[in-house]
Amino acid sequence: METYNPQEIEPKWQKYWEENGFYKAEDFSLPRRQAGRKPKQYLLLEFPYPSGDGLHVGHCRPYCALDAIARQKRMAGANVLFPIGWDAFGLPTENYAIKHGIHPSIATQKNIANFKRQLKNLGLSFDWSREINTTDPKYYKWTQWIFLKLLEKDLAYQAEIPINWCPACKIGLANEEAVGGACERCGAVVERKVQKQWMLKITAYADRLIDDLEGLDFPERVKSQQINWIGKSFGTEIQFPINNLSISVFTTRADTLFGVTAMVLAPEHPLVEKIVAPENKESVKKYIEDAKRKSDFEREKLEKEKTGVFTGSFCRHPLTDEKIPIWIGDYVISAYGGGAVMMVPAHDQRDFGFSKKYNLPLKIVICPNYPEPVCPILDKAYEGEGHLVSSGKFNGLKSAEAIKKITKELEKKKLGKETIQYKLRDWVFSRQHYWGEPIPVVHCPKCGTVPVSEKDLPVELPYIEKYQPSHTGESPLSAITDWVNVKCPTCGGPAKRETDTMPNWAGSNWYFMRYCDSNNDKALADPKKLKYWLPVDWYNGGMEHTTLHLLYSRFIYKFLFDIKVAPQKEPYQKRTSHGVVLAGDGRKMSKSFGNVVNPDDIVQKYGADTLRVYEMFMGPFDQAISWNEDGVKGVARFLEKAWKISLTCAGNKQSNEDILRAIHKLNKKISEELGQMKFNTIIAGFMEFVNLAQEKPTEVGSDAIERMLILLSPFAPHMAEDLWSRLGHKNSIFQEKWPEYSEEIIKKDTTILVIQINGKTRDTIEVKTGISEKEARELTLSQKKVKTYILDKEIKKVIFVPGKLINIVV
RNA sequence: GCCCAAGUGGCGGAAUUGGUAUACGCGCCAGCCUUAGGAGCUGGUGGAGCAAUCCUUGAGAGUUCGAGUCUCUCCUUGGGCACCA
Repeated sequence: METYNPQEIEPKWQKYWEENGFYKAEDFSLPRRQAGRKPKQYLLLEFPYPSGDGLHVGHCRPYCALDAIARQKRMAGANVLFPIGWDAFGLPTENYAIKHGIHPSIATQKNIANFKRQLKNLGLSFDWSREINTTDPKYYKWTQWIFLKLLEKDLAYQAEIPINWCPACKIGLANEEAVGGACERCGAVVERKVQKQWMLKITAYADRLIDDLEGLDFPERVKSQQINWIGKSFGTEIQFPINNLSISVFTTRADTLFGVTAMVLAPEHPLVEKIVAPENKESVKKYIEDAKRKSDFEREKLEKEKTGVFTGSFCRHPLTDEKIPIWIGDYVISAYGGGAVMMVPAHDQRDFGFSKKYNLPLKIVICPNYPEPVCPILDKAYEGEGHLVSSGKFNGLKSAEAIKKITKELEKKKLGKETIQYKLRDWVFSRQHYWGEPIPVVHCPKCGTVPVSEKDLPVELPYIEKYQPSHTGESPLSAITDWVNVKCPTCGGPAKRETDTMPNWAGSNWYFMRYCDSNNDKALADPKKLKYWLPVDWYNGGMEHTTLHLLYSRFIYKFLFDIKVAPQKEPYQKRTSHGVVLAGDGRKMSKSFGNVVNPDDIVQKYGADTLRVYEMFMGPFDQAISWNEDGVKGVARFLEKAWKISLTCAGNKQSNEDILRAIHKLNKKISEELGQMKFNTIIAGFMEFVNLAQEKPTEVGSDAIERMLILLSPFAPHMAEDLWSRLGHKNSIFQEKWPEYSEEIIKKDTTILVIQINGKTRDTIEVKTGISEKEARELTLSQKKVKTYILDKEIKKVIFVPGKLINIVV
């Protein structure tokens, strides 16, 4: 018997599949209503970032999983689109290029070639004819086009906002490069530097991004994380007058309005300058300067100790006209709720701490045990709801009702209104780096900011030698004068190009649309093709993208829907998430820990099929799990056994009843569980079948073996294909139809009946399937073992679950 | 603090959704084979006990004829958000 030699058979079949174009998705399948038209199925995985490190076995898990699903769906008759491409702009490549002295464009090519080789070694069934690359000008032309459309609809704008600035390296850092408030390169403390940035108005879509989640097949945790991130809260906006001005605050607890003892403004609040009393100017100035110097990190660290400074000024309570002191505190976020807070120390823990520190008064207005007039002595704020006290004509009302009535009263006085606040911020969409899509805009001294005209797209990223970040905070592109200096598209006068580039999320916003028509040079994609393929039926990706890429691309898709480019309002019908593969030591796989497992090594040692099956078997797909090479060996043993048993039994005629039943049960299991991504139990099912077949090989016929191979082919495609041909088949196993199972065969004419006494299992008996309760009862009571348990006790009740168990209560 | 998951053998994990807890794999033990094995094969393997039997799904209560699964309280771990007013 030929031994199982994956190193020999795998390249052979990979070549065969590719040459025969088995994975090509057909646009439109057949015309509508024509017989044989296949249903479309768009399966998508997050396209990889081709880093210099190459793929590790963690990347492979979702690839193997979706590949198995793609293969199965094709066999079940679907027209499957399973594409792949490269998300190649961005910092990691830029840093890699700087470190190794290789131009980013060269590094990208090199890395892509390496990734491609690695992926092809796994025998994944991607449609390579649709491959895309976000750094290809033919691709990013349309990324820039989308930007122009956003600009046209006022959803892109410029604003002065703080960025992370490393004073030592003199460069702006992305948030992920400044984790913990320290520069990733040199460790210096990161400062905030205000700079003009391009922003996208994602907040305009906040409600739709929440509401349209309904009806999508996303995991609950994904939905709730997005909803949380958007952070919608209903409340009241209240004006506190000060002379002819007013301070606007947002609160969700208007019922505590009579408990306000102070007003606290964020240090950046625009009114600060106007209202500080002369005698407090010095102390306020010092406080604000200190606050500015504090990094976000320090601000977080000081979470417990809130600080502030009195401005010396007072505003008026909107309903009582009382004088209310105005403070400044850096715990107030300037970007949320108007950058001002009404302080209610009795009913908010933060305010409680603040007023205790500065000896401010405290006024109880919510009583949890009304009508008991006595409220407990406070050692902390009471944040719950209750009945109002000391609140004038609102006394005795419950919180919820009081919020309504107080808001109404404020509305009457034009000092407040119902409002909604979001935590979601607009999206900072520019980077001062080289390796990204140029923002297609020109700055003209006469005409202002002018968009590049569509016919001049793409604005190509110039090939430059010095792509290191500049020390001025500007993009390195700003030094390329012959690229920067252009004629204004409007007036023809001298103007300058925008030198900022887009973040690496830009290309991934819409890449799944490009797969529908990846070579189109007239449009982002042919609308008919978009309509045929979209939405994506199934999108698998990492949880870490839930509030980034997944949210961003939903926003962009909705925008494209609004301008009639995208055919629906949501891009992804179903979302699943894979768990991370950790290294054997339980830590994240990382070059710096030296614990990365390279799939090349596993493929070389055990074969791609072993790697694929192990990836599926190692544990529940959506959970994090550690790599364990002993487990890989176990899978290798299993495939070896499956190989042997297939060749041993291939010449046998018909399987006996037990074997036939077992293979149909396995067939059923896979058909049911594949869609639920229960890969680990599916592989366990194969192992059980092979173990059973090994016990009685003479009873296993070629019918069962062939069925097993077809079932196995999505998971171990090379081995299944090879054995299929060894069994004498001239066609590819992937041209076979996905087999139907028969409930008739699965059903047995006897079943095991569990006997319980008082709910405890005491015995099992084999009985005819469909036995009546009366028969079962008689049979049970005649069992010797049962008799010893019952003895002379009285039988109170008998519970009979047909086909399962009988329970005798004594 | 808030939100979301999850706690089952020595380990990764199964359990048809309320019906034989520990499938499958790893590891371990014994035996066989081998010059040898970090190879292969066979058998065993939750705990206690000589045994019959008893105990066992983070802890405790509850519902039920019957609970890993449902309800409540608590504990622990992981993930996300976090001074969001």
